[in-house]
Amino acid sequence: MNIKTFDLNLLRVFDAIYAERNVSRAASVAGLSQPAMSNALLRLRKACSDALFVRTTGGMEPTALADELIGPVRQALAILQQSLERPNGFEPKASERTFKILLSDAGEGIVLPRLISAVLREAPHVRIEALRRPNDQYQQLLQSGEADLAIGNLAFLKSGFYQQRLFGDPYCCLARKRHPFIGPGFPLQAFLTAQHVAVATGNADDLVERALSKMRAKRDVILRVTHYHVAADVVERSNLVVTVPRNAARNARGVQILPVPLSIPAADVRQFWHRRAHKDPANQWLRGTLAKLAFD
DNA sequence: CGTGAGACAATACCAAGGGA
DNA sequence: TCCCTTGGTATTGTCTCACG
Repeated sequence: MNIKTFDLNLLRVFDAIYAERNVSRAASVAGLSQPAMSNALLRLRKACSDALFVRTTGGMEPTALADELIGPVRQALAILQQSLERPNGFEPKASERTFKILLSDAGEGIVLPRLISAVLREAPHVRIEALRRPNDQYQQLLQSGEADLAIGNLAFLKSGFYQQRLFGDPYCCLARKRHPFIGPGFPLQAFLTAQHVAVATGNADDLVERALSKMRAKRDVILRVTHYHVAADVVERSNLVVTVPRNAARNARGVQILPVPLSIPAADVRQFWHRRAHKDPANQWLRGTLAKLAFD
């Protein structure tokens, strides 16, 4: 038998005849005329190279091959039926789904603690997996369904994506507590004199560079790292300065949290999802749960 | 035991729909 | 437009069973 050319409707025909032991009744069950059913049986017989059912005084009795096939056929039909009749709703209490969320390290720190406590309350069997990937992979991961959501200040996600603002996150500067020339005032001159750490995955440094170029000013970046918490550690042990979202500095110890002496807008932290997930009830539930969280 | 009626599967033929 | 597939109606073939 060639599965590529096999008419899967014939599985329903097979199941109906097996159950009814009668072609006419099977036809009525399957919503066909008796001759159409008989013709379908003929095609099944050709496909299987077996009579499948033989006429006896007790009705159409299955052959050994038919007895062998009925189990797998019914299993396959049941799986199909279950899949097609999948309820439209998402049941948080019963779901064992794993949600994959793209987050920055700053995002993990602020979002995950709040999200997981809400999830544990409403959906005790749901799992959350935080994914850390380069920005240029976000689009593909959301598109393919490998990630359910992305959270952050992700202006590069545009066509094909929906978004919803979760909270605003103003930027701040970090410098170590016993810094030789940086204290509570932190004027622009001190910012320009200091040596800086830049964080590749965030937007803070782009905004800083743009603000500086408008003023025709420059700063000295001597280190580039990939994560905010690494930058905070570096700052604590050196005289370097870093610009980070306020929430990324929440757990920083041994550093001064200073206002940025430049005019840069606060980070707009949003959740992004691909249009393929827009109507997925599970994804809708997750988005709704995130939207209800208080981030202030 | 032969015969006719009824039930049921199979076949003949036609129409509709979809793909090349 | 043609060809193929599928399902419809009409019909035939086969089997069983009751009855004389």
